[in-house]
Amino acid sequence: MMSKKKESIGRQKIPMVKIKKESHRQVTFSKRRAGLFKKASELCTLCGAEIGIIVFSPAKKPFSFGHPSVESVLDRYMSRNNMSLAQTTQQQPQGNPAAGCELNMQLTQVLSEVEEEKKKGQAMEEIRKASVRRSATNWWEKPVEEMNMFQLQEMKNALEELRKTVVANMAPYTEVKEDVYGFLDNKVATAPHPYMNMSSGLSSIYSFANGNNCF
Amino acid sequence: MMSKKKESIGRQKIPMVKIKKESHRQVTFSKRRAGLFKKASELCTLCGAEIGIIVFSPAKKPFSFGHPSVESVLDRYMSRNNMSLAQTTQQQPQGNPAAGCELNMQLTQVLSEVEEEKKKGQAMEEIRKASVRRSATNWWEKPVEEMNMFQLQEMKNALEELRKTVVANMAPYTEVKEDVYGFLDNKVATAPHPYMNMSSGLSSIYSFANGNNCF
DNA sequence: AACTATTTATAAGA
DNA sequence: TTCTTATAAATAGTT
Repeated sequence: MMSKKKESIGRQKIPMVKIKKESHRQVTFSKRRAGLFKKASELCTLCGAEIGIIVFSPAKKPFSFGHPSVESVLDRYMSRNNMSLAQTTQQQPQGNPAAGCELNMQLTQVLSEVEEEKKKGQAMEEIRKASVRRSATNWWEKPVEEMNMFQLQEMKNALEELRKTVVANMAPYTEVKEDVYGFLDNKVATAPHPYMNMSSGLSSIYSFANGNNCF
Repeated sequence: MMSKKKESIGRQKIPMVKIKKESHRQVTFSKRRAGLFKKASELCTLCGAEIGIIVFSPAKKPFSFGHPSVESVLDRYMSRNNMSLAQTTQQQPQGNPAAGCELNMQLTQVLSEVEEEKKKGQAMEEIRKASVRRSATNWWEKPVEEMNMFQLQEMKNALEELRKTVVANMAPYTEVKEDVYGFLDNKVATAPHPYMNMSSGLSSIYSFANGNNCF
């Protein structure tokens, strides 16, 4: 009879959280890093893009991909952003040293808080999943959830406003135009100062930046 | 008889060469760039990796991804390689123009996170709705909820303060001007020094570097 | 921006 | 680590 039994269960969906098992994580890291670099090379080839990627493994080992080279890409990037490492990570030269530092500290704190919030959210989700199969629909919790959402919305609004304030204050420095979504369709590369820009949607603590505009 | 006609020929294999049609190339660039960043974020999440990616579109527009931030990754990378920005780029004038950019980047991140949280909240809402006919007293969930609220409130307060600080601190920089961002624009990087080495197995022009031999 | 049909990436298992 | 296999995910071509 049939002896051709299933030889593999095949790829399984995995939750998007840090893989706990060390060995497993290592394997996944290797595979996915290779996949990432391959995707990058394809993007370079297909579209003529220039890409630089730096990856630090959980063990802090560096890996990189670059076309034409990591250096050329980083160099161009930093030139355009008028950045210097000393500025972003060390102390700033002069002017208003305390200001940036203070802002950073506060932002850092807020970020960590949000981070915590996120973890809680995940925890809740786990709990919920676990409870789904044994009981209830906590209808009475709904209001709580909604308030949660409401708070989040408020927080977002507050941030949006804060952002505008920053934009307004920085405006004098630049003639940047907002082009959040249509980056490729209209204006072009001559953008004097390509700074950061909004990009919601993806994972939290990851910073995304696209085309022109910092503000 | 069903007249279920084929609505799509589906994905087709494409030759790995530069796409000629401009519009087509732009679309592909957008899609694949998004895919690349997503893959990167997943690698960060699953394996706890730190990644920095810089992409220049065919139109030379810069896009970036970073976790925890592009700067931190670049900084670490360059430190390891005995590189300094001063070496590859000019130094910045003075004042702290980048502070605003940095700030904005972080705000962007926070905004993304809030967005993310909202989605999660909505997702949980869906789950709850889906399991309507049960009932239970997850008293143990409540504390979580409450802590959530507390955290959120605190966060909001922190944001309020942050806003004030931002407004107050940004003002002094009002005198910084465009050239701060603009003058370096055209001095693009024809890689002065060939740093890269190692290029394992893959395509020629792409430079890869892995752990041990990245200097 | 959405929608499928396919190709590609990859989680498990060997 | 590398190979295999089945399934998840990305995406080319269309609307």
